[in-house]
Amino acid sequence: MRIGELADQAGVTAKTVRYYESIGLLPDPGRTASGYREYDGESADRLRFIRDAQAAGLTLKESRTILDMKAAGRGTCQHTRALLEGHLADIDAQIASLEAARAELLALSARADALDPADCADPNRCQVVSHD
Amino acid sequence: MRIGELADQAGVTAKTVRYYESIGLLPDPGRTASGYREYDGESADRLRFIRDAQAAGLTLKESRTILDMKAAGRGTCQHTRALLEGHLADIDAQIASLEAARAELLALSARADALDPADCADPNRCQVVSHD
DNA sequence: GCCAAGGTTCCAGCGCGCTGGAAGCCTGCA
DNA sequence: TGCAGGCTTCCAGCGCGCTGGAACCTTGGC
Repeated sequence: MRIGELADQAGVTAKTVRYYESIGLLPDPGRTASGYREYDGESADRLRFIRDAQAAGLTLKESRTILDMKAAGRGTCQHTRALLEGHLADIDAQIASLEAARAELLALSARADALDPADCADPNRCQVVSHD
Repeated sequence: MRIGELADQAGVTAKTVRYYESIGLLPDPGRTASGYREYDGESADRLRFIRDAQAAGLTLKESRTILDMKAAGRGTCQHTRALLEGHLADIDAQIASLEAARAELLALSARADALDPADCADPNRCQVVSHD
């Protein structure tokens, strides 16, 4: 598949794919005779993993480290284990933060519900919000 | 309390606090006669909220919008509600991503466990990882 | 053959969230 | 009184993750 299709599948732009390649996050794909990049399903998997990892708060560099490890097929050594465990801990902490933030937003939302909807009639009320 | 103490409490640097003030995220605090910033508990709460929100993936700008709304004490209007709900949806999506990433990391970790620890003897094995 | 759509390289710039450093003032303690 | 350590302002720069644009080439359908 070509770059656009790959990008669409992963929900990124072709620019982003080229950028990932430029920083070594995606391997050089094969090229067609005319110079177009040619991708396979593995690239798509890799790209998907990167997006997941990114959503989890890992940097691209960290994703790369993990992917390299995965590719090597072995990573029992102390520091690679520590890396994984560190990320797991980070992720757990992040989930906790997210849940705290979620609760705060919910509370805010509940408070909004409790107020008199008639307040909305006054246009000045809304101007407090998001006018930057 | 002075800026350093506030910063310590929230786990940020004094630089960051001044930066937040500079972008309007924290209000101008009072000053001592000599020009030092003087903070109260409310500032600490606000700062804590910002860190939580940030951990939840909100930008500083978004945090500010929410804080402004909170300060106004009312925000029943359509678009402010939508904002909150949008963020809740974002947060839920993020939690889902985090959990997916968590599972991937766990799987990787389990795979590492299953391998022969003797492999660690070979220093070349580890060089695959994190040498950028 | 023509032309839009989509590919190529290269280079610059941007938004976010800080961070560092210079130069100088204030506080508190030995 | 001296001095470390914390405060002040201001300005520049940085790392991350793209993004835009110029200039050009390839593909595929009419």
